[in-house]
Amino acid sequence: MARQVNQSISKGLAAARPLELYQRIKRDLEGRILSGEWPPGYRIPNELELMAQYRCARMTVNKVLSGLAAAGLIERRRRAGTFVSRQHSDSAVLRIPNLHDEVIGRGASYSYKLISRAVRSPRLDDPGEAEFAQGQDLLELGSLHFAGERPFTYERRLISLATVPEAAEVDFGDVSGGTWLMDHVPWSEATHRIGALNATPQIARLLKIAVGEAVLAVERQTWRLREAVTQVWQYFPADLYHLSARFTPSQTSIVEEAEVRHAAAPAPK
Amino acid sequence: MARQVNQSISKGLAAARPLELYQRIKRDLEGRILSGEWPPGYRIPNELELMAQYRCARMTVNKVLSGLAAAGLIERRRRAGTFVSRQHSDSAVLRIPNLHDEVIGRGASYSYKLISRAVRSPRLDDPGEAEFAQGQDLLELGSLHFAGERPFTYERRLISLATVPEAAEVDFGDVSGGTWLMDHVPWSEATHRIGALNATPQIARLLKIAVGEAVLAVERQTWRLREAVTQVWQYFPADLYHLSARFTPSQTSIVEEAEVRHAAAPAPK
DNA sequence: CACAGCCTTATGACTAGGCATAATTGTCGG
DNA sequence: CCGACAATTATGCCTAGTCATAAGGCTGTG
Repeated sequence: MARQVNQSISKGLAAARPLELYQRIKRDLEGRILSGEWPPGYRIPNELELMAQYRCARMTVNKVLSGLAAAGLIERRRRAGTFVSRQHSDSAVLRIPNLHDEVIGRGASYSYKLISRAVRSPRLDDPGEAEFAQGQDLLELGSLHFAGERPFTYERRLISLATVPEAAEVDFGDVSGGTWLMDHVPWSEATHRIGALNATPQIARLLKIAVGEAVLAVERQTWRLREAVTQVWQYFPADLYHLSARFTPSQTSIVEEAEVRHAAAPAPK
Repeated sequence: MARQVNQSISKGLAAARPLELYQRIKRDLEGRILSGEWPPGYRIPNELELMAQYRCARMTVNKVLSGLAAAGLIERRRRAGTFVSRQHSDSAVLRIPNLHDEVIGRGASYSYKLISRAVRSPRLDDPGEAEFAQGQDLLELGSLHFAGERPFTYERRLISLATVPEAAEVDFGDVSGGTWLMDHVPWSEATHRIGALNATPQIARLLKIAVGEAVLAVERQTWRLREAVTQVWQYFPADLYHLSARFTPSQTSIVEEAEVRHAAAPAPK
């Protein structure tokens, strides 16, 4: 029966780090998933292989994997194996609404129209944009999303070609930036800013509403590890859209969903 | 890259699996913490005691506790024991913005004014309200929150006296409903709905803005375990307020914060 | 009496191995 | 030839028990 060799090893190597073994393993696996090395749907090594790889006991690996599964990053099925979740970009952390699915789910027909597409250098007068671009070029997209005949989102998006150079090869005429990114780039962090504004003439024209109508504005930025991936501004007519979010402490069911309203905006009571 | 793809994952969230043992234990412990049975700072039974209580192995308990510690609900210290975290009501789960702190944090002076306070029975013509009240009376509050001289929120709130009967004794002239509830009722679940609307005459008058100005509307409902606690509608002038949220998969830093804007609303670029 | 350092021991982290489960494969009957 | 059912076995889940760690007490010295 082998003695516990590993503890003394880890102590010698990582004396400065009080991090527990299973936390280091967890970090490592998270990194592989979020970096894209293990893409969504990938079957990760089983407990026995990981055990050998990290020179630890099976139960330690199991603890890590159970934790990641509870977090929604992976899914485990007996006999089948452990797979990187496809939805870790939505269910695990925050469900970034996929406009296509939202509209279809409400029974309306969805269509998408690309308005503009340009590769350009970041504006020097915009420090936020400069930091986002990291000295590389940006891809800027403007698009409209329709539910039935009505436009329900105008979207302006920046994609960092420093982080996602392959986006430069995509034409985005048929697939929206959000959909393409969700399928190709796992993200690890996101910030949202949600506000309201009165429709400017430009927005009113694009959304086919009156100037001054209330518009819900969502600004979102996502990162993969520490690299900025995309930044997007979305504008919704107030009577067509609202965001909803549900939070529970188990942290497994944090979900944000977007709904397309069919009735008029509910008046305050 | 030779990627092994699993097809059945994309079918959506797991459909009510039989729930493993350690997940049941985890739920149970969460319940005790969130219900207030184990208040913040409480030292929970050690692994040996829990092992006996749940008739399982030590490692199973350890897995649960490690998970809860990673989620931030508890804190573990060798030799000292395991304690319920003091901050689980804000940082661990979701920080429900406390308007008072938000305003003060921005350097503006905060004031609060109660407009109306009434105990009443639920409206029979509102099924949502009936379900919320559970046959008991409701406490309805209307209030304004000011940043400096300007009103920046009009808030209408319902409190379920079935769940929080002691709220009937509070007069809410000095302390807002949200503040009082945060200090007295731990919550375990919350839903948000966020939208935009043009100011109605009533809202415009209260917020001292023009009729038709864009307003950010937040509807929030919270539960303690399965019992509804409160339901609130908040209306913010669009130029004064937006919500922001930051998400990461490590699950430790899920935070939502509200900011008071000082500049005008950023125009779309 | 106060403080520092050693010692005890409660406590959490880990190892080792067996059990239960369900996806796959094989087999039989229509 | 195809579908339903059973056997197989890879895989995740759980139990049992050992080891390292650090909080708090104890002892000895200034």
